[in-house]
Amino acid sequence: MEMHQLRYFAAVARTGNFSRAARECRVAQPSLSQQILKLEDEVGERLFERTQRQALLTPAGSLFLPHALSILEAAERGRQEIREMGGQVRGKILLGALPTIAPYFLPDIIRSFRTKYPGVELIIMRRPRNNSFVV
Amino acid sequence: MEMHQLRYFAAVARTGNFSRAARECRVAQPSLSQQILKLEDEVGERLFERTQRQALLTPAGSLFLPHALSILEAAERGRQEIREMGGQVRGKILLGALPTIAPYFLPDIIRSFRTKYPGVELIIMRRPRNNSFVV
DNA sequence: TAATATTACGTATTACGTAAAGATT
DNA sequence: AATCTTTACGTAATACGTAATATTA
Repeated sequence: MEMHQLRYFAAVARTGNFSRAARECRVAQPSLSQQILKLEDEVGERLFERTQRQALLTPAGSLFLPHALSILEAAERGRQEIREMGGQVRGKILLGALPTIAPYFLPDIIRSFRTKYPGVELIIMRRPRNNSFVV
Repeated sequence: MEMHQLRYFAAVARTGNFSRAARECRVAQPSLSQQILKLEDEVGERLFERTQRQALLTPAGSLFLPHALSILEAAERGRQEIREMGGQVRGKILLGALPTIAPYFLPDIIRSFRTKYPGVELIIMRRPRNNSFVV
């Protein structure tokens, strides 16, 4: 049971159609079909009733769907929470740097750091224990 | 974010040690390490603080852990429910078969079917609309 | 030195896409 | 004929294990 298999499964359940699901998942339709078959093989039951018109959830499929959705949701929320946490890191960092070479590599580093941790106050020092200034 | 990465992540979180986690997951330790690094790369944050003694969850890791666990649990429960459902399919099936050839291929089919669906009553007919008997 | 995690790299697995074949309306 | 799914098969991506390289107690 792999993540992408669950994505494909959910898409087929939602659209009721392998081809449409494949388009939504941006994958070739036979590839999606293979992965659905593989998932069905692993759980030991057919998940869809394939008719010409549409792919309908079997009883096993209906039973499995909420679990698949909760997995996909948990994954998304996990990602989201960590992403949001980026902005919640707070504090101060005192950073010593040699004025002669700092301009060559510090700007890029500082820019990416401040994007990732806007809550952190960066303090760059020309030399230790003296003349600090906030960037 | 792949299923096995979440398994590895949960194992490291539980054992506090990459090597022990790798043994539990029956995978080489460098392979597990790679997958953890890959997961960290995807979510954009370190999930563990690596010290010599142990691997401790970072704030991001602590935030992510419950989601990972809920994913693994949902996967297990999905599998389990489908497995249990096998015994819940009920009904009757009327099956026509030619007595001359049925003995050669029916027994295996019937045996596996009854194992999978013990709640289904199989009725085999010697010839249509007459002399049915329950196997 | 011992115990740990990471990097390097070759191998084996596997998900993919294209093409062809079935199946059904 | 048209629409949809599965099968076949070669290719590309990737997870794996072994070995080597840090890193720190």
